Amino acid sequence: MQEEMRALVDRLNETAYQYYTLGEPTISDKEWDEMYNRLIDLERQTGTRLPDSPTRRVGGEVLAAFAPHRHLARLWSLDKAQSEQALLDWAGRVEKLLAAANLPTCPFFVEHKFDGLTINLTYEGGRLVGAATRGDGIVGEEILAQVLTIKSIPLSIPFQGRMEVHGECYMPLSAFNAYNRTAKEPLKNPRNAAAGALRNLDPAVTASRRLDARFYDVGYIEGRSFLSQEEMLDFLRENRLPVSDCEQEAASPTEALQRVREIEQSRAGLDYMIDGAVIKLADFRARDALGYTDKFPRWAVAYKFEAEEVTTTLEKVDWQLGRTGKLTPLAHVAPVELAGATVRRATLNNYGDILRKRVKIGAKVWIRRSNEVIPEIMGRVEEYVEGEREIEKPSVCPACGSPLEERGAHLFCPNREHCRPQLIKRLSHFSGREAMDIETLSDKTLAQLVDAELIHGPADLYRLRKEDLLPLERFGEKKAENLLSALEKSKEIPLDRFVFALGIPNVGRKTARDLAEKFGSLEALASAPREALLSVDDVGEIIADSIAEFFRDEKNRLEIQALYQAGVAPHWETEALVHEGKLAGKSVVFTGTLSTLARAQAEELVLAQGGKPASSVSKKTSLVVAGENAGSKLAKAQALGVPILSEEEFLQLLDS
DNA sequence: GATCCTCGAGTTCT
DNA sequence: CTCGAGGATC
Repeated sequence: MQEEMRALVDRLNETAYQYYTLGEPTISDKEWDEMYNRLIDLERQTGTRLPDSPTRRVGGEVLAAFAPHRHLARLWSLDKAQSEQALLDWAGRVEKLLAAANLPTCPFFVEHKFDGLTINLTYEGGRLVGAATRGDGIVGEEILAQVLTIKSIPLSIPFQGRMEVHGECYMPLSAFNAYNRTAKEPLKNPRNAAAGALRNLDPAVTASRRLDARFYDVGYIEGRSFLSQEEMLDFLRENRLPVSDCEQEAASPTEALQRVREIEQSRAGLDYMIDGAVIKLADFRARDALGYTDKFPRWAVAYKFEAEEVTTTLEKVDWQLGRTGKLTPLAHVAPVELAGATVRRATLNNYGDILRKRVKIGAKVWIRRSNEVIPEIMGRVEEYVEGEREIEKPSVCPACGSPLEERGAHLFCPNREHCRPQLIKRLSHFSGREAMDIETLSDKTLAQLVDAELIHGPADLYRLRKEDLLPLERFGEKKAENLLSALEKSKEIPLDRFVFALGIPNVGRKTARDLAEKFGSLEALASAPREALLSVDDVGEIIADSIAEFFRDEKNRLEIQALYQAGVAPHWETEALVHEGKLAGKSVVFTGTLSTLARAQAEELVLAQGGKPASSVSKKTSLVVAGENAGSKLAKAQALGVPILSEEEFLQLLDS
């Protein structure tokens, strides 16, 4: 029985290493469960448990307190460089010190500075026997039970001596987002989430946060030494410890700076938060020569990026209308610098979100720019601020006064016809680039036209005459002519764009295209029987009903009629679908900013080669093309092992 | 019935 | 880009 247990433990640990550290699943979940359950059985029967059994990873009893842990080697903190110049100054000092010690210049190592918590693992006789927080660098707190829940940390390793390794523990952003999607009490940010998880006395709570860790240093080791950072990292890898795969060598200070800039660029595409980069000397003899001040090593420095997350005060909340009549709360905050921009506003999504995050006017709130672009309120700071007040839920439309309707977590203004902001948004959708593509017609101009009572619906646009426009503010001869010719140009319109422009609920670009392909004319679509609608890809009962209802509505029929009378002429030539080509049967996702192609052009190219442009990444995605500043889709592609091409490589592929 | 995939809708700042 | 939700698939 002991033998079987040993074999099961080894097999399970090996599988976990393949999966969590190398990212290569080797067996099915079912097989894993069977082996795991068998192991639990055996442990119960024998009343014993091997020291490296994976069953130890499940948080057992709740602890009463954390025991102090004295580190074998001190955990140093790093000196900071606040600017690029400060970084170069540091490198200059290092080179001088090396020269003074008669040592040659030595390359640097540049790596991510994880925004998490430092942890220290102790191995003895090849077993994980301790794990501790950093504490003051000399004494920390013992958190082995919590650390055991981190699946990428090996319970046993080949090296048999006594050793301590240092690394950073963090909550992956994917885990953070998944947790907050369902949690009653959302976590404010990944760092606090990881800190709270590790310092929770109940390991089951820690387990639920799905933490991960990366290791970068051997603090103490018996009977072994290293000559370089690379050698040490190789040693860590051989011992199955997860190592960040971002370390890069840089031959000179300017090259190191270049690496740092690249890391800052790549920040949005990572599944974890980093707050900077660490630059250290690669050679250990050089490190020894430089030594330590009383606080920091002289041979390493941390370059801090600008904060990605800040707190500010919530000043007031406005409710904004979308084209469907949906009301969304928009928070006005005291202006703060965040990731290179001054943020004054941030979305709060919906009323349910306000309640869930417990934000109030006057309270301090956490803000981040989720994709480096759109500011989002994550949650509030716990401390109560004098004079906080509730955010009121409106009962009537702030623009037109109509009583609001509640559907799920969302509020709607039912006044489709005469609610000003709603009408403007609807017209804006109608004339937008993906729809009728009426050039030069901005939202501002639309607002002017609506306010002058020149238009009450899309068809009115085509009745505009020059003499209507000229009296308007900031409308000259030229501008009026441009608008009228843009309107004229838009009358010849592919059917799919026209269908999209109508704004049928639940019908977007892709569905509009599929509908055009299937029915070929608006008349056919408008009178389509239910079964015909249902036979279209990705159209189920809800969307079919939504389409049927749209065309049943008298107002919509009149509007369409008016558009036809005004000369709008949708047409459709069935595009011969390409079934061959270099991308036949492949789905391709674009992310980030492409430098030579517009997104639409790139998608055309994919279609022309028999491929399918798609919007989100999954296991079924054949190819991801990543441009500048690619974000989470790139990270997801990496996680799923989907092939990734640069724009250049993509073009080469099509060329070949 | 659960899970995965994909689409639609709404989002800020310069 | 993110989120929620509809549709497809097992």
